[in-house]
Amino acid sequence: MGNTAQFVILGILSKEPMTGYDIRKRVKTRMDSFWDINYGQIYPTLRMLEKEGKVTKKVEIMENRPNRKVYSITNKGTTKLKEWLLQSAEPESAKIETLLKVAFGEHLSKDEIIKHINEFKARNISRLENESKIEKEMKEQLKKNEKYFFPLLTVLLGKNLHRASIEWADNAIDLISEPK
Amino acid sequence: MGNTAQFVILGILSKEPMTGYDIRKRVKTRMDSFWDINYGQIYPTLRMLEKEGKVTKKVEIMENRPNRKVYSITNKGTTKLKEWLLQSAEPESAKIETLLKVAFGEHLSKDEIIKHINEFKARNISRLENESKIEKEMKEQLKKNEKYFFPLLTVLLGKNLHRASIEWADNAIDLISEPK
DNA sequence: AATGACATGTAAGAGGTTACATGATTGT
DNA sequence: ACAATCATGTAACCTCTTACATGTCATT
Repeated sequence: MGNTAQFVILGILSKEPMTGYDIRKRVKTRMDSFWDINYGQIYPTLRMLEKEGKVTKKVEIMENRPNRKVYSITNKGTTKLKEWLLQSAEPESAKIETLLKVAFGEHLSKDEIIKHINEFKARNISRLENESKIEKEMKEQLKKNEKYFFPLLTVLLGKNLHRASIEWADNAIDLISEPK
Repeated sequence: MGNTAQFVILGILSKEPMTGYDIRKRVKTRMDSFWDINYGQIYPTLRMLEKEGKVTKKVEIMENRPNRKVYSITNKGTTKLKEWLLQSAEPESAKIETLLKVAFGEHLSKDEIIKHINEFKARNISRLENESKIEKEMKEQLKKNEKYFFPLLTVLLGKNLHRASIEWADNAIDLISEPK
């Protein structure tokens, strides 16, 4: 089933009403390691969802900037969201360009390959640090409010994956550097 | 820089001449955990690469089935491939629908969430098994031929990632099952 | 008798990215 | 003084997937 973007939006709105701008931020801070969505998808999808009666909007008049449009999920939207949540998930997919460059590494020097792997490692370290920060915040809030339980679970997989990537990077650099 | 598909194809052809059908198989068996490409991209891209002089084709006449078109990389193609290999890789991206469903887990029962996680785990186990098999084969061949070194490295990251996912799944199921 | 491997390809559509346009307010 | 944040949106483009079309041969 296609058009997953709409369900991401409905899922986020099911927690609290938000603007398109806020939805993007929420995905970036909480789902960065397993999903992406950008304004070019968000704004048209919100309009579509409104037309279909799955969300409603309230306009807050702003001066000197675009009016805020705060979207809320409707009962119909919640029903559709639940239907989707019950279906089996699509298999995971990833794009790791670094591995393409490593796979064709015979055309590069050792140093060039190691440079790619180090850049890969740096991205993973920065994502891991970020998620550790978010994990801490969520654990703090979890004491007061149960609703952080599931988002916290997803952060844990992100951390696992980034840790595994960093370990691989160190290992790979060792193997490449080894005199043979 | 877009159109990565062309560089995947050039990279694969830089090892040995192949048909479009073979290229797809090669990606599926060796790059499944970090890249995907399908016929709808492969055949048109091969034609484009030929027009641009980056690959050449030899037609083997077949009876009762489509002629085999075996593509080889040219010097120009190799030059373009190397140019691309020297550029920094794009950041990694992933789509993990299971985590979306977990993130919105408050709309599901414990059992429904655990079902999603178990399906996720099963996929990861099957991929891990597959990669372990390929790893063994490659290690065997590596004794005779160095060219397996880089492909082997990429399989190792795949294994790390799948192992990390399986560990997360077990852990997550424990956390969800826990009486609280 | 049915499935899977071999082998090509196209057309339509869905999904996703990028660049552009606008511009005040807040923080460093 | 500069960058980031807030806040919307569109149009063009590129990428990618899916369904269709064709048919043999080998294996189970």
